[in-house]
Amino acid sequence: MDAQDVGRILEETAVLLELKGENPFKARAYANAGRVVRGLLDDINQVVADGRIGDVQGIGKTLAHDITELVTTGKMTVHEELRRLLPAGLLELTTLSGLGPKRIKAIYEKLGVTNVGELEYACRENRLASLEGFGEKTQQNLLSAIALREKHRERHLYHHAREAADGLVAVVRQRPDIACAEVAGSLRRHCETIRDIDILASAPASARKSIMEMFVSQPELEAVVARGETKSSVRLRNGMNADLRILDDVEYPYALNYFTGSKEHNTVMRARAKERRLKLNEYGLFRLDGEGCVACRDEPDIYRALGLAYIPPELREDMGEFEAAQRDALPHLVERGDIRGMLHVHTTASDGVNSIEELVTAARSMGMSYLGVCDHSQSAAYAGGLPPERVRQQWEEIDRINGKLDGFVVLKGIESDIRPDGSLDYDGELLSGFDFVVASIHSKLKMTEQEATERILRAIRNPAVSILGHPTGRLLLAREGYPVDLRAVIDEAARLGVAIELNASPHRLDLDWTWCKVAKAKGVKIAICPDAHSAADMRDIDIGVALGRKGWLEAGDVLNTLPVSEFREAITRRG
DNA sequence: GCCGTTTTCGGCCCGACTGTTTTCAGTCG
Repeated sequence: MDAQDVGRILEETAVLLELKGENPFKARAYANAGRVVRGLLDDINQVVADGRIGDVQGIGKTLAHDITELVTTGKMTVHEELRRLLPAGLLELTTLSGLGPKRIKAIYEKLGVTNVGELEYACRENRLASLEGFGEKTQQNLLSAIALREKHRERHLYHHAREAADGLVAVVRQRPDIACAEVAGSLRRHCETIRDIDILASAPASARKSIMEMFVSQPELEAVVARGETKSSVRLRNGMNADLRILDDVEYPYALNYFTGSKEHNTVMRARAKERRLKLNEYGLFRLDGEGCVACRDEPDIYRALGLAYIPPELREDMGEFEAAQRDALPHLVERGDIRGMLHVHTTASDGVNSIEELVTAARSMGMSYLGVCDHSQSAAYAGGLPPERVRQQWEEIDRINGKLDGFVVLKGIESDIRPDGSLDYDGELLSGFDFVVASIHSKLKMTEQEATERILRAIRNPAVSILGHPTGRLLLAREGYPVDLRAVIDEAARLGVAIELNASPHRLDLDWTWCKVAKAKGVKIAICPDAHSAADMRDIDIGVALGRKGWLEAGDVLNTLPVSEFREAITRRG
C-alpha cells in the first residue's frame, strides 16, 4: 500500500464522516492527514514501521493508530464502519457541483436518495423543490450538474489512465515470449482524457493463448468483458476498460499505427496510400497493382513509404501534421529534460504540504536548476493566502536558503488572485518585490465571456504580471472553464510579453493543447507548471510536457526551459 | 481528531456567492 492509497482512504473517510454529520473538524483532520500522507518524502510503510507516523504534523494518536492499521492490514476500522453505515452511492454524489455533505445528508434522510440516478429521478419528479432549504433553482442546477457528469461518464483523466496502462503493459512485458508491447490509442496521443486503454503486443501465435490467460486473470480486474486469442477486453477496478491485442511481429507496426489513430489521422494516411496505389490497414501496406506489401519494420518506415517524415503520436490529429511532415517541418518537440525550472509550487506557507527546503531537494533530484515558489496571495483566505507581512517573511527565508545553495536558485514568486475587477490583491510596491507573479482567477467564476476576458486583460496589463495562470479555470470532467476569448488574451499577452501557463495538474491541463499552438504562433511563451501542492505533485510536470508536446511546443516556446539568468531576463523585460 | 497551551479545553480558514429565505445555511475556492 503506497501513500496515494492511504491518502485516498483517509480522504474518503473524511467525506463519509461529513456525510454522517460528524464534527466537521474531525472530518477535516482526516482530510488533512490524507494530504499530509501524500506529501511524505519518506516511504509511508517505512515511516509506519519505524513508529514515526505519529511524529508527523497533523497526525495525532488516533490517526497514527488508524494509519498503522491501514498500512499493516490493508483496512481501517473507522473507514470500514462508515462504509457499512452509509450507502456507497452517497460518495459519488459529492462529485456533483453544488452538492455538499449537508445537502446530501438531507436528501438521503428525507427523500431516501442514495445515488446519482435516484437524485436525478427525484429532481425530475420535482421532489427537491419542495424540500426545506432547497428550491426550484437548486433542482435545476443539480440536473445540469448530473447532465455534465453524464456527458463525461465514460472518460478518465490522463494520469489515471497512464498509471493503469503502464501497469498493464509491465505485466504483459514480463512474458519472455512478448517481442513488443505498448500503449496505443488516445493515451499514446497524449489526450487529456481517455475512454479506453488500448494495448498492443506482438508474440508468436503459439504463445498467445497463455498470454491472454494471464492477462484476464490479473487480480486488479473487476470483470472480463471478452477473451480471445487475438483480443481480450477487461474492466478494471477503477472503471476503465482495457483491450489487449496480440499480433505477429510483421503486422505489429501497422496495427500500432492504426490503433493509435486518431481516426481523422488514419483517414488521411489511407488516402495518401491510395494516391500511391497502395492500401493501408491494420495488417499491412499492400500494393494495389501487382502483389505483396511494402515491408515496414516500424512506424517511421510506414511514414517514409507515404512520403512523410515520422509524425510523433501526440501530433496525429489531422491538425496540420501532414503538411508539416511533407515539408519536413515538423516541430522538434519539447522534452522533459529541457525543463530547467519548476515554477508555481505551493509551500506550507499557504496550502502546500512541504517546506521550501524539501521542495528544493525534490526539484534538484528531478534535474531542475531553479524553483519558483508561488503560494496563494492574501485574498485566497481559504488556502492560507499570504498577507504582506508573511510575504516578507517568506522572502527572508528564501534569501537565507539561497545563501546556502550552490548551483540552484529559489525564486520569489506568488500566485496572485485576480479580483473580479481585474486588479491584483497586493499593491504595486509589494508586487515589484517578487521575482515573478503568476496571476490566476479563483473566485467569482460565473462570468460572461466579455467579463472574463476584460478581467484577464486588465490583470495581464499589470506590469508586475509575468505569467497568466490556468487561463480558463476548467476542471477536466468536472467543471467547464469560464468562457473567455482566448484569442484576445493571447494577442494581448503577445503584445505585452506575458507568458501563459500550461497548468500541468492532470485535473486542469489549462491552457488547452489546441491553444498552445495558437500561442506559439503569436510568439507567446508557455510556462509549463505543476501547480504542485507537494513535492510528489511536481511529477505532474511530465503530464504538462506531454500535453505541451501535443500542442506542438518546442523547447524554445517554453519559458521554463531557459537557464535561470535568461529566465530572469525574460520575465523582467517588461518592467 | 489535532494542536497548543495562560495544559486537558477551545479553536480549528474565511469571504463571497447563491438561493433560499426575509436573515442565513450551504457551497466553493
